[in-house]
Formats: sequence, structure tokens, C-alpha cells
Amino acid sequence: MDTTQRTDQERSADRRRRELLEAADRVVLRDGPGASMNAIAAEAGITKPILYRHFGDKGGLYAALGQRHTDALLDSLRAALDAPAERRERVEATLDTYLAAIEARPQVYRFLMHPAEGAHPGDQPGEQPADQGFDVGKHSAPLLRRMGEELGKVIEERLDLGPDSQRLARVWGHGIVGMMHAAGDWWLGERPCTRQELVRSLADLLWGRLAAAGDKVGSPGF
Amino acid sequence: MDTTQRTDQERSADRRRRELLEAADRVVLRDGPGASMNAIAAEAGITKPILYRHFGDKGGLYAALGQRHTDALLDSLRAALDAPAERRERVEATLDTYLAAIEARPQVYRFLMHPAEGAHPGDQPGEQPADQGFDVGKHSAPLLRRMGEELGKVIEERLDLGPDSQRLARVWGHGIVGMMHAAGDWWLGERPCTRQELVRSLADLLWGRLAAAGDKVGSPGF
DNA sequence: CTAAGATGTTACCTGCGGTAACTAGGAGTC
DNA sequence: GACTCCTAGTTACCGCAGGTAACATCTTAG
Repeated sequence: MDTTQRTDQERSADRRRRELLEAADRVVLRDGPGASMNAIAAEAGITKPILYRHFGDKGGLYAALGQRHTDALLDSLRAALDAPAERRERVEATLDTYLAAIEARPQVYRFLMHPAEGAHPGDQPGEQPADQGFDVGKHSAPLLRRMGEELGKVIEERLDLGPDSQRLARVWGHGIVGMMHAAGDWWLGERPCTRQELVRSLADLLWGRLAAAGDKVGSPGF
Repeated sequence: MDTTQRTDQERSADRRRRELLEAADRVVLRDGPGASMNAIAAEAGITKPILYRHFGDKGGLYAALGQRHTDALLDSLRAALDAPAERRERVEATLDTYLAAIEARPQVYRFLMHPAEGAHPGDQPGEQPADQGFDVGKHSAPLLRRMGEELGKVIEERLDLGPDSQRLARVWGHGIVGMMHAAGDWWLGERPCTRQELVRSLADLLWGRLAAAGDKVGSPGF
């Protein structure tokens, strides 16, 4: 049967692919993002062209690598978001899960947050410089986008937001993820407080303490 | 007097520097981030080594270039934040100012948000692979950091947040900036609604509507 | 007139992403 | 067994980027 054959070959290819991904993982963990294809190939004990045969180009490898971690992180987040508890507790648990993840493996986290780098793959020197302004967008890392989308869906599923609920939920999804990301990034760099404190502060922000706070006594400008 | 001399030279150097920066600006506006040093030099009518004499390396040029725009944007934001109006109005005005800016010049915005790229400038092949885990942090764009810090200061100056006010203010500063950035980036890519709608949705989020919303009828999981 | 010092050049090095062309080693068919 | 095909693997190269060394030139001070 050639099904057996093909299955064997497929399995072999998949195994190689996974081995290569694990090697790449090790290199990224060691060298951070920007790890070179040469380095990855060397770590895997082979040479560059094989990587290119398996993943097309660097973007392909990085996408495959990123998806593994992204999937794993998203699973953790979903678990925290689905825990049977009060909303505030779930929010705090989710924030804490994310922060614990980036704290545990900062290199991986840095790697995931990197955009795709070069944006002119098929850039031919045509004489028309007309592309000035569009073609932008989606500069952010895919992880952020995916987290934002997923959170938006969860919010829309579970909360009653009246009319415009869909728009509101999506905006909030991306907004909250961005808040979490930026605060986490800053926190990771400066370590100004404990994780617990950071989580509570962010949850307080989401809980409307900004709106509820009173003006300071000598507050300028009205 | 050699003061006059030096002043003349300094002025000349500064003028060149500004000219070069403006040329670089044009190139970045046209080619987006990742504009090459060759391209910038060509646009300025000179060759690479001059750029390197003026700015040291690519990071230096990009830093100088970034600071101009960052300063300009921060000025606009401060103005919106200082307007004589209710807090909610000021918050909305600030969000709108930021979004209008990134909407008006997406290429510049993309450029500003890019980190410093390469992280191994003086990488010597020492046999000690011991740097596994630290040295991370500050992966984010300087613009985000600066905005976060500034907003944190403003919040701490003006709001009465009880004890922990300093930590709370800084966390919120970075968190709100991140929210604004992520939502703006997503919005710029997909244009799912008007700017007004986005601004109101984000302000609603900051105003605690997330906490105030009721559960949906068939809400799963408790 | 000469010497210094900035301004600018050409020509080069390194390292990266990416590819073309070639070489084993099995499986399948006659 | 010889012939082919396919896959994993190699070496050697291209183009382009960032970055630098060494040389040329103009201006200005002494």
C-alpha cells in the first residue's frame, strides 16, 4: 500500500519538522529574537537550505515557532478566564497568568512580540512612488492580535453590553490586552513592584477607580 | 575669538544634522521603517559615512529621528490633557489626539513603535553562554515608555488615589497607554468603526463599564 | 605658505536571508 | 541487478544590509 508509505514519509517529515522547531526554540531561548537561520541550522545539526525547504522562509519558521507558544499561552489564559469564580477574580487570575508566563520566559515573550520585521519582500524598483500611506496596519505581533480577538469574543459571549455590544467587546478585548501587554513589558523591565501588586492595580483600573477617584487638593487647571 | 568660530562650526553642524534628519524623515515617510542608510544618504544627496559620522550608527539616527516625532506627539497629548474641561472630556480628547495622529501619518507611527532591532552589538564569541534570562526588558518602543511615564506623572499629580498612589499612577499610566496603542493599532488595520466610536468605547472601558455590566442571560460557567 | 580639521568620497569587510546546483541513499519497477 | 524517482543533505554562491578604513578636498588659522 502506498498509504502506509506516504504515512511513513509524512510522519518522518513531521518528526523532522518538530525536531527543527525544538532546535529553533532552544536557539531563540538562548539568543533572543533575531536568532539567525545559520545559528538555528547549526543547533539542529544541519544546514540552512533544509530549514528553507521545511518552512519556506524565515517568516515561516518564526510563524510556526510563534504559533506553538501562542497556542500554549492562549490555552492557559482561557483556563484562567473560564475558572468558576467571580468576575473580578477571573480577571485577576487571567492577568496573573499572563504576567507569570512572560516572567518565566522573557526571551520567548520578546520573540513573540516582535512583528514580522521586513515588509517589502517583493519590492521591485518600479518608478511609481505612489504607495504613500496605505498598506500599513497589522504592525503588531500576531500574539497580541489573537489575544485581543479571543478576549473580545469572550467578553461578547458573557457580558450584556446593550446595543453596540459587538463593537464594544472587540474594542475592549484589544484594549485590555494592550493594557496588560504594555504594563507587563514595563514591569518586566523595571520591576517596580510585585506581580500581585501589579495585578491588583490593573484590575482596579479596569474596575473604574480612575473615574471614581477624587481630584487632588491643589489640582491645577479647573 | 574662537568662541565665534566654534559657534559657527556648531551651527553649521547643527544645520547639517537637521537637514539630514529631514531627509531621513522623508525616506521613512516613503519607505516605512526599515529604510536603509543608503537610501537616506541618497535622499540627502550624500553618502553613508557622513551619516555615521553624525549619528554614530543606525540606532543613533533612528533615536534622533524618533525623538523629534515623539516630542511633537507628546506636546499635543499634553495640550489635550491640560485642557480646561471635565475629566472624561479630557480623557476623550487625549485619546482622540493620539488616534488622529497615528491616523494622519501611519508610516511615522509604525516607525516610532519599532524597537531597536538588533540586540547584540558587541557580541564577542566568548565561551560563556551564561546569559540566559536576564538582560531582557525594555523591548517596547521608547515612545510607549515615555508616554506611559508622562501619563503616570500627570495622574499622580492630579488624582487623589490614597496610599500607593505612586505605584498605582505609574501602572495606570503604562496600562492606559498600552490600551490606547493596541486598540489604535488594531483599529488602524481593520477600521471597524469611526474614531469617535473607538474613543467613546475606550473611555467607557476606563470608566468602569466592564465592572458594571451584567452577566448575559445564558452565561456559561457560573 | 603651510598645517589642521571638518566634509566628502570610493572601496571594502562582515554577516544575513535566500537560492541554485550538485551528491548520497533508499524504494519501486522492469 | 540496472534504471529511475524522490527525499534529505551538501557546498558554493548572490544581493543587500550595516559599518569602516583610507584617501581626497575645501576652508580657515597661524
